[in-house]
Amino acid sequence: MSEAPLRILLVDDHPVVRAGLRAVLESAGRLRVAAEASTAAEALAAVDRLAAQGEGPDVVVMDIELGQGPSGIEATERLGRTHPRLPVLIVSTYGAVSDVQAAVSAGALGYLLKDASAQELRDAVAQAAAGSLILPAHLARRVLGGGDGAEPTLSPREIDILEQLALGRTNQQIAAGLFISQATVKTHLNHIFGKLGVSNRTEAVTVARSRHLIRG
Amino acid sequence: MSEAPLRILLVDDHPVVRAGLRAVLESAGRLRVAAEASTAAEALAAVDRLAAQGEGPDVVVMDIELGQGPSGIEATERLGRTHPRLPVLIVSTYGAVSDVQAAVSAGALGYLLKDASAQELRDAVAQAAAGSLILPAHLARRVLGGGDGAEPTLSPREIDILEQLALGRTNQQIAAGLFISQATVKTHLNHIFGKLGVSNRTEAVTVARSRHLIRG
DNA sequence: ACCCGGGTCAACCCTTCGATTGATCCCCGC
DNA sequence: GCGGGGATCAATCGAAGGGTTGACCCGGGT
Repeated sequence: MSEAPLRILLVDDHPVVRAGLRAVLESAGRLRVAAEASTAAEALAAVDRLAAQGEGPDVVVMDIELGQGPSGIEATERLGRTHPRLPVLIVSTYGAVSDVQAAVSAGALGYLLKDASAQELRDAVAQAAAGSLILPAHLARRVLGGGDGAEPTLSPREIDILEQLALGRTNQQIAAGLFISQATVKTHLNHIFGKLGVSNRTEAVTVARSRHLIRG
Repeated sequence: MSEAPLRILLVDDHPVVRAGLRAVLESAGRLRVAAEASTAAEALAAVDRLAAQGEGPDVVVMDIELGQGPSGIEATERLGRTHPRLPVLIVSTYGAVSDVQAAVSAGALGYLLKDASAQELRDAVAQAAAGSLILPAHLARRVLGGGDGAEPTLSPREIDILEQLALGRTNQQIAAGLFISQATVKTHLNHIFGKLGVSNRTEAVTVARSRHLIRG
């Protein structure tokens, strides 16, 4: 391996998190944070600026959430158009399957949770720099649906029901709100219970929320 | 001038964020992170441990979100019971009015957003150590301005019930789990519904979660 | 042509929930 | 020592939830 440290562009809207990422990444010496950005626009500008100096970053470490503006996913997509070979590592608080899929299809070379250890983070950056796709085992299993990982697939209609459920609506209210009968609501509910492996509406909401099937 | 540095207990479930907070807080010299914790239980234990060594923390900096276990709000409440005068500073990604109110009624001495600058963060800790309530102006205006104010206070027992509720337990199961009768569970439930302004258990869980009264 | 899955609906029956009222006990603060 | 709030329990009753079975329509794929 080369001795020159890898140049990293850090993108996160929280100064505190940037400081943390910088501390963790630089603590081993092989990595160097060449620049920081707090928005998607800043990130794009920083990459161009560094590249113009002949010091284009080797890896971009990007928070999936960038506050008000474009998300990390969007930023990744745009980066991919101008710098197709620049590896982007997405870091996120949540491991929702949909988020991981969105990240990967936006061109990210990896997806890490913020509760990853310092070592995992550094390794992931090194791997991304080498062009490998990085997905922690637990995420990979869920995303790829391997074996008994068996992520249940809820139909769009079932999601509708679930969202109403989370608001504490009764079957009657849900039926009225969606212009269907209570009988239909009950049927959907039973399907949902079966898919989520629960036995009542309250638990269904909790499970659905924990899997980010509904917002909240 | 060279007083002993303030001892800080850092509570956050993300190693990266802890590293960031530590870096920011210690960068000015007057503050020292005496211990870190990643869960509510660890936080309580850490405070007791430090106190037993005669080095009880001067300020606790606590993330409002602590992953799967009890939230920072809950941890703050519990800390308040055993260490009433220990200042707790809540840090959060979001500035929802309900979150701020929940934090303050849980006994927190301050509420900061994670996008605060390093200087703001350090100042806030110093102020909290001095016993002052810390609320950034923009948050303070929103909280004090628009208010129904009246945050309901749930009793510890009611929180117990609520947590069982969130797991989808039936009244019977809750009763068995807490060694009380269903009648008592129902009574608590009715009190909870009244305080939260809801009319069923599912909605109660949703509202409780949104106010960080329970984990999630 | 056939089947299958999603969405719709109905009838039946049993369980659970939620509201209400009223009661006892204990602890804490005034 | 009195009041109040928290925690405990009981009995009752109507409303809602949940399990089961069976049915129809539609669109897409074999």
